[in-house]
Amino acid sequence: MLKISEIAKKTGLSTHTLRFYEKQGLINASQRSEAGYRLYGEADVRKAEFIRTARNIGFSLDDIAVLLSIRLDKASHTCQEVTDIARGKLDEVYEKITELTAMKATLEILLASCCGGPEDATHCSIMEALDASEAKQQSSSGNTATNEV
Amino acid sequence: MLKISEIAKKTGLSTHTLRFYEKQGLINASQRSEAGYRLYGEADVRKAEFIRTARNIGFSLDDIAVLLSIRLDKASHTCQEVTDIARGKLDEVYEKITELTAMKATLEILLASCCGGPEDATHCSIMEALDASEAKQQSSSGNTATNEV
DNA sequence: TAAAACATTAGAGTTGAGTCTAAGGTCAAG
DNA sequence: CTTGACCTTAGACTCAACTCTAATGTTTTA
Repeated sequence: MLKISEIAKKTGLSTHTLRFYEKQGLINASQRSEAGYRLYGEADVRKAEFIRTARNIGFSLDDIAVLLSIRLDKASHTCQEVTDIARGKLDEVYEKITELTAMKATLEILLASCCGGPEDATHCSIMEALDASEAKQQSSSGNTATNEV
Repeated sequence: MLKISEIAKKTGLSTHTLRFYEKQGLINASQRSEAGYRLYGEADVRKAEFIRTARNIGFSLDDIAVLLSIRLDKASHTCQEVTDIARGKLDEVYEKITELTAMKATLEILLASCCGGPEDATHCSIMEALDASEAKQQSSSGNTATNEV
């Protein structure tokens, strides 16, 4: 059985994070020592690694909680439940990429329009663009990021 | 002179947000009524619109504070100061897009590998991939998002 | 046996950008 | 002269995922 710092080293999750995940109901030490120390077995290590893998892919802790409950009893869950989670995440990712791509385009246009030199900013085209009002919708959740300059 | 709800309507910023921006030192009403009501003039409106435009592009409030200080006295600031801010933001955006693109690729591979049907998840290839450990680095700040499945 | 290195807990703090609340003051309309 | 729509403030709350602290107990090592 591993102590918390041992499983931490093995899985790359910090001891803080492991205790935090326990509070969130994701993972428990399967035993405690007489003194109350958490003791983790092989199955716990695999579970922690599952969590880390899912987290690294980008799943939220809420998603991971659902994935773990499926993992616990695969026979009574379907592939569709699993793909629903993945597809939900993928949709989020698409949306964020769209937003960021709009920001990127805007910033590149702004940067291309300005000399960027030691000249004073009196006629800086970036400042002018920002002052031109006409601010397009963007950021704050789920709109088609159409932001021109 | 406009009351706060009037400039709010005009600029698309909420009254809460305007007061919050005031606390952050971004914008002040240029006058107060006898009763202490904020009163905004034309210059305030233009400043609020500048802020909204910059925010919509994706600049942080800290960036905006700097941009506003440049705007206040363009003659004693350079184009380079302005492009430094834009380039900094653009770098952030690039980094986030890279991360998200890695997530996207991983999720697409996972989704392609799984039937997604009503079959039970006993042999679900997504669950298998998550259980395969081998978790690649990703997310948490600034690493080359190489995440395979 | 004493110090260093671990472990425990509850709970507070961090980040960024708001969002909301409570408790009150002001103003225009009917 | 009251109702409702506005305005004020300080300060708490939200989200996500940690991260850290303090105060204390345990184990290991020199």
